[in-house]
Amino acid sequence: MSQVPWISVSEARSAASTGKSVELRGWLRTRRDSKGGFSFLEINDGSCLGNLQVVAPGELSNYESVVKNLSVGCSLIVTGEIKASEGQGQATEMLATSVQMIGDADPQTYPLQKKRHTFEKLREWAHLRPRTNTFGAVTRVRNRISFSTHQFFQEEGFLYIHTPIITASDCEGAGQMFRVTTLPAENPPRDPQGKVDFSKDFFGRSAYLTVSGQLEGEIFATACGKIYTFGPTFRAENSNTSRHLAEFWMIEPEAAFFDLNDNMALAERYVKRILKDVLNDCAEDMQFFDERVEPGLIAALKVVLDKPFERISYTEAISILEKSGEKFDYPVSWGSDLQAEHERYLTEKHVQGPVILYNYPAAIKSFYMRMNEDGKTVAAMDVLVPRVGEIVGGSQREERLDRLLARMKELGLSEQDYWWYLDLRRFGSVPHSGFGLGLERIIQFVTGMQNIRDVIPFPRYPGSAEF
RNA sequence: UCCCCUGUAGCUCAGUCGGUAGAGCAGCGGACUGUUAAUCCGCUUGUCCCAGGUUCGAGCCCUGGCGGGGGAGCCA
Repeated sequence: MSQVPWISVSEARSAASTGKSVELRGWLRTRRDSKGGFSFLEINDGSCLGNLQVVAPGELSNYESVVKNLSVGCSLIVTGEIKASEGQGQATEMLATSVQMIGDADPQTYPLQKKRHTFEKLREWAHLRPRTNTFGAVTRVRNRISFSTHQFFQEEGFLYIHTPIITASDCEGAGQMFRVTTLPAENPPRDPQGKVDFSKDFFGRSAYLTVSGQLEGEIFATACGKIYTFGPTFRAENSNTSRHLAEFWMIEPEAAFFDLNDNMALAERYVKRILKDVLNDCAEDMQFFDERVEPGLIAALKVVLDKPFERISYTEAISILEKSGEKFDYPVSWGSDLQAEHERYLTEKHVQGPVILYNYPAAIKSFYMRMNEDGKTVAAMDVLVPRVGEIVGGSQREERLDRLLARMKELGLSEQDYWWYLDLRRFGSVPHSGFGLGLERIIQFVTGMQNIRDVIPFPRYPGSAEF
């Protein structure tokens, strides 16, 4: 059909495209009619934040019939020559020789207007919000972080492992789980006690959506050395906050022969790699977030990039909080978990940047974390960042069979349920460590977006699974 | 799940002491020799979240429900 190459808006905006005759395909963001009898059309195709300004001359055969009626949101194919722009604000523009409307968008009923919408309203239009500047930018940053994740771990020699989404283990201990069943909700089979008989279910037992790939990750780490997972994770908690989702994406590296220090260093390198790549490769999007979403964002991220992450043991953190002179709503005491206000003090006031807290009291952490020599704390670590809080949670795992069994007994966990997990300690056990990083949380941190529901394409949370 | 706030035009909101609703933006029409949140003039737009109740009369007061936001807990 067309004689000229189809290029992206991103490419067309580069000065290197000047003089080329090309075709662009995208959506109209705004139309301005000039006094001179021609129109400016701004086209976006998702390839970048900015639009390309297309000058549609009045001489076009369909100028009066089509061009003058183009409205926000319609799809277009335009051809013409890329020229240096006569106006301010853009390097290049297209002088169109043809403007073809592909699909219209009735301005009377198209929800998106040429004005700012609140994120709350946009959430109701999740099928249209990728067409806005903010969500386009979030989408590109999310993509860049995903790509960096694979690049980083691959370059570090980690194998990408696909751990199961459906798990039969009901005791992963990381929160409420969604049950997976094919039993009829009305009148399911029941055992003699009248309870639902899940032995008749699809898998012959209860099954759930995964809350973590860690335990399966350990299986591969104790065979292949260094592995990572990157997939969806599900929590059926009734949590309603700006940093929780029922379905989210998590990256979980697990490495044999890594101790807690290796683990903390890995987390720091990984987070910094993400920041570096996003700042370098999503500069225009990041500029947008810096101007419109979180002033000072870029400068703050650059500081994070340049400074080593502060490492503070739980015990030190308690003493810092006690000496802070701050008035906290919740008391600070050794042995109890840190409250959000405590974490906020540490990241936002005390170090003004990321903090790695480590060696937590065993009582407030999971059974699989390695007991320290003091017999009171475990080799756990959390990475906390300003604004968002915890983005990484991890630990060195308990590799000593007797210690692990003792701990499980203490917590009333059944050996049988974990037979294969315990086998890893029976046969060729090694010290090993890993962590989970919440993809959406690091996107929040990097973009400055306040609500986690606005950094995932289709958020799932209690009472909400539209789209 | 708990605490606080909130729900009025397509969007953002105002609405006094209880007397049947208004502004900006958007849209539509017009004007204007390159605009870029274009500008200027004119016009249109309502299940006042839902269900009860009080009252001569409810957008406003009361009760219940639903939705949204902020904070807390759970965590990534």
